[in-house]
Amino acid sequence: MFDISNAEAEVLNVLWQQSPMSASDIIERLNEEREWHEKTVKTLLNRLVKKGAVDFEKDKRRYLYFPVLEQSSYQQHASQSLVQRLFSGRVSPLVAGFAKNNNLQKDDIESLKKLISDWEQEND
Amino acid sequence: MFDISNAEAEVLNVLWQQSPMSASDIIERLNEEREWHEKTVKTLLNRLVKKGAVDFEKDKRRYLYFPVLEQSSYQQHASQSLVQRLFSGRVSPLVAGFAKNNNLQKDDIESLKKLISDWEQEND
DNA sequence: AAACTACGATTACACTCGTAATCAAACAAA
DNA sequence: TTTGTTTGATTACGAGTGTAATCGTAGTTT
Repeated sequence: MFDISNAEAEVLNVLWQQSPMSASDIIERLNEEREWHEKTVKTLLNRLVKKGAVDFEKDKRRYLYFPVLEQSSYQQHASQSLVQRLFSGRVSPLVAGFAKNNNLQKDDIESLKKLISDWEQEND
Repeated sequence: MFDISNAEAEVLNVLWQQSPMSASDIIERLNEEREWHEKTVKTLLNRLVKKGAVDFEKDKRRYLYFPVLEQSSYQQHASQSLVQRLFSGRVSPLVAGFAKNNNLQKDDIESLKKLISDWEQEND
């Protein structure tokens, strides 16, 4: 698959929340959080299009951008490969790290419990 | 913190398993798995030293390298930041992705169950 | 119509990364 | 002692990244 850089991923994040969007809207949205020059965002959009992760349709002079790469695919791919590199593919040590550092919330726990019972329903 | 590239992380992985090690031993060990030119590994070691992630002591002509950055810190930092970027900091959606893709093993489930009960012991 | 503006396209540029090759110095061998 | 070899240091070099500036052109304003 194509590689998405961190900066590019932030742009994609906006498009995953809402699309299609014009460049200027994307820029405005991004700058609620960060501080990016208009030109910078345009470059990132261009690169994403070139990589095939984003496409657009013309609305006369403007382009309306939308994601081609699905968020879930990206999440899946990225987390898979991180867990592979860091923990030889096992996800539980990652969760253990979060637990140790007190980065688990009550509803994380609830979700995990549900995941587990679903899994056991299916696989046991 | 300093950024560790993927290639650099592979070298660190070797040192985390065993240290200190001479460059040539590291190279040999790495080449059980991958195919890296000697010069390449030397470069990576140099960069790691420059970044402060690795240090060495001299054994006459050779250097004996050892990690300064701890594996757990690195794991913690990297997984934290990935989960932040991809899932707004929540770890359970990541695990959900693994579950959906059938990337959970029975002992992952066991570990998770234990984590959860420990967490509940402490936090409830 | 001339000047200005808003957009996307193209170009820029320093820095990191992967992947080495070359350099210099210290030993080892002949 | 001259020659090779081993080892770290320095240099190389194209691709990717973060961060823009400039160019060309289609609209907009005066």
